[in-house]
Amino acid sequence: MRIAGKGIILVSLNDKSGLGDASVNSVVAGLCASPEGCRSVCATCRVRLYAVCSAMSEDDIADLERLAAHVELSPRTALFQAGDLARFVYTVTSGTLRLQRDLADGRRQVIGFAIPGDFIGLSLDETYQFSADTLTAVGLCRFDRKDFTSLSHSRQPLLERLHLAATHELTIAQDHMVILGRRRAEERVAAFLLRWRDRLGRINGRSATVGLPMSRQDMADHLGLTIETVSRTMARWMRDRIILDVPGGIRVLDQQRLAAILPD
Amino acid sequence: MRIAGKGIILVSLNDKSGLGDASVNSVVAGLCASPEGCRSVCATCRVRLYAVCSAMSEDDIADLERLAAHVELSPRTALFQAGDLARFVYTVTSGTLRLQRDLADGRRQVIGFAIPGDFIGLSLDETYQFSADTLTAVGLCRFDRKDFTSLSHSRQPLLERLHLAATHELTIAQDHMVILGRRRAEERVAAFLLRWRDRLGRINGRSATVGLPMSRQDMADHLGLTIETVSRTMARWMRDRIILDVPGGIRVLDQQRLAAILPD
DNA sequence: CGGGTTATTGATGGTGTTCAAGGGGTGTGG
DNA sequence: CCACACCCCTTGAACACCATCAATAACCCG
Repeated sequence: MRIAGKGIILVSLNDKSGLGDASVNSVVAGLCASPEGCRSVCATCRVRLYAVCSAMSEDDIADLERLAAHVELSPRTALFQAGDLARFVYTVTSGTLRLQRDLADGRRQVIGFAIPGDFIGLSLDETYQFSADTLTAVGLCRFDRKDFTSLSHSRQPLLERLHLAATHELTIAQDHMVILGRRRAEERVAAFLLRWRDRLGRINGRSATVGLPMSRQDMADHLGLTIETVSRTMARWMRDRIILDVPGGIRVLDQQRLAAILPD
Repeated sequence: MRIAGKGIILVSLNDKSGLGDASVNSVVAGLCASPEGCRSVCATCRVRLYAVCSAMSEDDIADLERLAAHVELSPRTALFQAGDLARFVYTVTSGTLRLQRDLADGRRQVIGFAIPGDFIGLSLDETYQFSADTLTAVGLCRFDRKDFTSLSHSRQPLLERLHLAATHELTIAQDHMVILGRRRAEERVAAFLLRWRDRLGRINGRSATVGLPMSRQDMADHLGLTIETVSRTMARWMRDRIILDVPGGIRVLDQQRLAAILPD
């Protein structure tokens, strides 16, 4: 156990595999000790303007807040697994999660990564269609799925915002199909770095330094490659001074040449 | 020009490439000669119960019908291209379309195929994010996008149904990411045949005979393979009596062995 | 430090691509 | 009605990209 800033207690699960032993219960901690999560306060929420919550008026936000519980998770923790009964939906307030599907023989496909402002649980199925695990410490705003659905049916702007989020995700998914289906290894990695950088830039502001909280294996499983190919590709770019290795990520030295790798 | 059943006139565009010269205007024909499309009649619509229109009550359907125009397209016709201003959204009433994205150097990724009951244009962007071309003769119910959006904002069940369609598409897209990212050639083709069969079965009723209106090239571009790999894979299955070649498609002889190719 | 995980780097090999040639169906025009 | 052209599909052979296997290095946290 270690103490992180602001007196928030993070409980390490010691799940180093990141794959295997993720069936343990999610760790819930924070200012409130209760595993139920503590009351959310939308007024001070940093992602409120990016998230689906932005659809709610000042008057209505209280109704949303009443349904919300704030949850803090340690790094390398399972939020839920594919097939679990989908009790909750979430808005990410801080940190990064990995969303993935697994095949029976161990192969896995990382569907995407969720960052602050993202909504998790758009699918209307009774069970989750993918697994979600934290990569870093993560803060989430949690809602009971049925309550949230009911609210979205009585507050149309929220439903519209959810629909916007869903179609946006759909476009991103189709982009990724092109990457997986028709791009070569080098192009895949370049496309990933540039898009990831853009996504982070929309939250933190644009920067040449790109944090990569996911492992090389996660990147490989996202891009349909092996860890060796990802590693070799990035090593080559480092030798060529296109990117620079920095702790916890990379720095883009030559945006031009990186972008030039991508036809179109 | 040739005559198809029920006196509907189909105009052949003679666009044999299926790729190149698709910038011609969409051919609009049918019982009404007007290129504007003729008035739609929901009462006799065969896909009404499957399509997003099913969200409309008997009373409200008239409002939807007022916005709708029915359009008939010849095979191998461009409905719209990626980047075009998204003036319309569509419900497919008959036939099959191919949805695809193209890279600058000619590589393409077939995002999916649209069949009766499918909604085209879920994205809320001002421009289309992919191209849509007919494979067969196609019937569509066409709506002005802005009018349709307005209506969905005043008829909540329609919006809910659209959202349902979007999240369903999203799940399918994620399924396809697994295929493209982590499955071998043989698995990809098997998964495609089995899923395509299921989709058709939901409309026509289950059958061992599976129509394949798309070319081998289309299948390859959907599965991230080459035409040769698709051809060789299916040829092997034909030798092994797993499938049988029938005009315009295949017949599944051994569902067991085909399904066994897929772990999970 | 020291154990274990993750990343890098090299050598080898396989799956699927690329290149090339031939077959089969269909529509067209003589 | 047949010949021809034109796709589309099939099949074969050689190759290339990336995966696999293997060993070492760097890292992280205890």
